[in-house]
Amino acid sequence: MNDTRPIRAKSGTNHEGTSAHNRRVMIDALRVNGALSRADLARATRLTKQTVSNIIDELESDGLVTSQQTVRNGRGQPSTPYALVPEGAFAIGLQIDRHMTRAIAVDLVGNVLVRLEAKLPSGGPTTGIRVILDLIAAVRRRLAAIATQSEQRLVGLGAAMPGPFGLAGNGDDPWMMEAWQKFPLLETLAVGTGLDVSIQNDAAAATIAERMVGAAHGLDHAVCLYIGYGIGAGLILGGELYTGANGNAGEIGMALLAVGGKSTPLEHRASLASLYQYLSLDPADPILYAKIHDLVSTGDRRIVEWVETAASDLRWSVHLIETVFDPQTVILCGSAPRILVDRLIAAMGPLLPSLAERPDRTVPRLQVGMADPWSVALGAAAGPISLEFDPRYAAILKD
Amino acid sequence: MNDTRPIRAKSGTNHEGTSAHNRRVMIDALRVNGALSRADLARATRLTKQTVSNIIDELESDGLVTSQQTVRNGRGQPSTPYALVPEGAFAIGLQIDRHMTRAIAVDLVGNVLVRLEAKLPSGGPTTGIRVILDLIAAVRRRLAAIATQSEQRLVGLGAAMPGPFGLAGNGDDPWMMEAWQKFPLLETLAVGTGLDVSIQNDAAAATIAERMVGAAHGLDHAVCLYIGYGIGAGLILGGELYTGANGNAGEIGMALLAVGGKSTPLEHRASLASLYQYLSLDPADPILYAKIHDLVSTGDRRIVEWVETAASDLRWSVHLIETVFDPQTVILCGSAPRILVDRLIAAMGPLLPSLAERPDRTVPRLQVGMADPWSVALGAAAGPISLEFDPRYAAILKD
DNA sequence: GTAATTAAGTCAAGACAATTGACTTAATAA
DNA sequence: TTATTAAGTCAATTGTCTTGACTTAATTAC
Repeated sequence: MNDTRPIRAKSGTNHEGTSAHNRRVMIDALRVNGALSRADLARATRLTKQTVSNIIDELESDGLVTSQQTVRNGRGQPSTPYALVPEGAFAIGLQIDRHMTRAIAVDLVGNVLVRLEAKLPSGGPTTGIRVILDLIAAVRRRLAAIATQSEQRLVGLGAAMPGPFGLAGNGDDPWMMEAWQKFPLLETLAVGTGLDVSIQNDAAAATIAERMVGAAHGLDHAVCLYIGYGIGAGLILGGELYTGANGNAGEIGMALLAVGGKSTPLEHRASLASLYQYLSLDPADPILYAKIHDLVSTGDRRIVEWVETAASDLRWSVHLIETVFDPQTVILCGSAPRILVDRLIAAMGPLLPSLAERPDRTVPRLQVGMADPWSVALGAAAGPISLEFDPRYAAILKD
Repeated sequence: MNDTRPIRAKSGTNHEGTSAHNRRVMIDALRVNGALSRADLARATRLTKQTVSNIIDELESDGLVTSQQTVRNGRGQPSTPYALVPEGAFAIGLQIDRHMTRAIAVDLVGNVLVRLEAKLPSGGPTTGIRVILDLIAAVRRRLAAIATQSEQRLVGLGAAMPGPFGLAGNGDDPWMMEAWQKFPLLETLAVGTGLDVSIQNDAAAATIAERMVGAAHGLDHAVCLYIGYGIGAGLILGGELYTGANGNAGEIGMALLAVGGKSTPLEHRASLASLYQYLSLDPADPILYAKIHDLVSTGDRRIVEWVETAASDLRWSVHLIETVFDPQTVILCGSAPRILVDRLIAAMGPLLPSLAERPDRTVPRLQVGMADPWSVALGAAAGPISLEFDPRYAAILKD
């Protein structure tokens, strides 16, 4: 009788959902196309001129868009283009890495306004969280000095750290990432900063960055292959970041390179971790990237060898991604030194034949994305901006 | 000046989008949970009782739902559950296979009402299309004999055929699937039947079937591994079928089993085509499935060998799918004889360790789905029903 | 047995956001 | 100079969900 199985249903929607969506669509259109007139927006979004006018008025008075100089387009009244106001919103991004933490402040269009980093003390979250909260506070102070309204217009804090989440650890983890993954980071950061907090893995964060200001800008189907300490893929599927049932979609580091007995995870051959091991480098070395840069540019034999195997594995990965996701493009990015990523890309050509070789292709199959130690922190910061302003299915629904 | 680059923007929405979405949400809730009262629906969808009442009244007068016997739930007025009316809508499904074509009629809840098949003559689309149109007409006549309102309530025709689409052929194709893939099937069927037509690959169709009436019912993140003449995956991501930028997402038959020189596509080892080749069977043999059934049940040595290698490759595939998509579950289905799928499943255990091994898991990592020569046709028919009635982002947007 | 409580469901008015169609403004083309 | 075209606004309308009070019908408590 009193059978209390939960009822599963999608959420309904109402006027507010409609309105919220249309606002987001306007902002997205301005982000992707640059400045547009009200009439352009009406045509592009299929809303009426009047509706667009009302929404733009509202966005303007909210300080999110401004009008630019009118332009004459031939016959008819000149149009007034509107563009996003960079200072319309800000977000903080936080990267927690094995021995470092980085924090960044960005504005609505993805300009980086502040960047600070700190060493993470050994000992994991219990001691590290203090360093992180201090770092965030410092970024906020510097941001406030640059942009007066920053605190009122701060939409959130995005954190990024290596995944996968929710997995029992294997113990071989000198930097206690496992401890970090178990730590109630979201709650602690929310309480410690008073901001809305979201967490993602580093590949997903890098992907969000590529979509906001990088090679995936304006694309609805793109996969970023992110090479960091590990390797992961960030998935833009149908215009939204896809994170899977448990937030671990795209964690291809564990993908096995061969069927059968002695198969190796991709991560063991194509990741910075594998490079460090191959070269016997200390990952905590503060001038590690400079060293790698030198080794690459002097044509060090071991680097060349590593690039060869890694490129072969990456070629396979790109083929797999194309086969499985059918994206518009694959973007290779990473926190690796730029020169290394460039070498990898060069060594990866020619790509394996795949069904991505289409006659109607407009974007290259493989593109270089950001290769910068700050790209994950940037993507982490872009997360809250995207959550707040990008059109998404979930944003239309109630609650 | 007259710089006519197209403006890219997402579509806006309005009241009708809201209303359409809420209708779909109701239908979905009834499909997933069975009968629900107006009050239940209001709680589950987060809409008000009044809104739900209005929508249910409308759905009832449209003949899509009916009230059932009132039930006493303890204190308070007894509730009146509503359920979907099977005869509320119908759809036709068409499978075009290498040497066969099958057509099916289903109702709103996925009951199969009519099924007919025909041999496809050699000669490809030019001669085959006549057979297909006749088959569809025959299915419609039989359906009309069973269900008076069927023609008025026919929401569309879903077609399924082997992918991938938009690829240059390789010539080794005795059944002219390549010719079929180039043929303007959608337009021809639309003109020939007067129905709304949609086309999908067979794995996607099988997946839609699993979601409507099979193992993926009510799941929002599931991947179906479909073993037919080839092998493919159908992707339910975030509650919707994901088809990629060009409709080829999930075509994992081309995935390479090993990195480096002599790598084999998955399709060459785990597909019925590979089985036929291994056993020197004729794929066009009309009693092929019976033969396979006998061979399996008598424990034929070559079948056992094939199952062993295929299971090993499928074990790898499941691991890959779990790694890449992070789904709630993986479903093994196919047009292969049931007994063979069961043997494969048995031989696949134990699965490789992966991040799908979670303590909070409620569904098995791997499940058996439909294994039936009709599952693709069923899924093809379920396609139009899903397009018309399932909640989707695109259904909210204008145009 | 009566009254209180709880829950389902309806009624009618209200609120919100997009739409409609006529109008104004300001440019180019004839 | 006039006609045409296009951007953008004004005011009224429409469609859909929400609100709050009300009705109905069951169980529980006294």
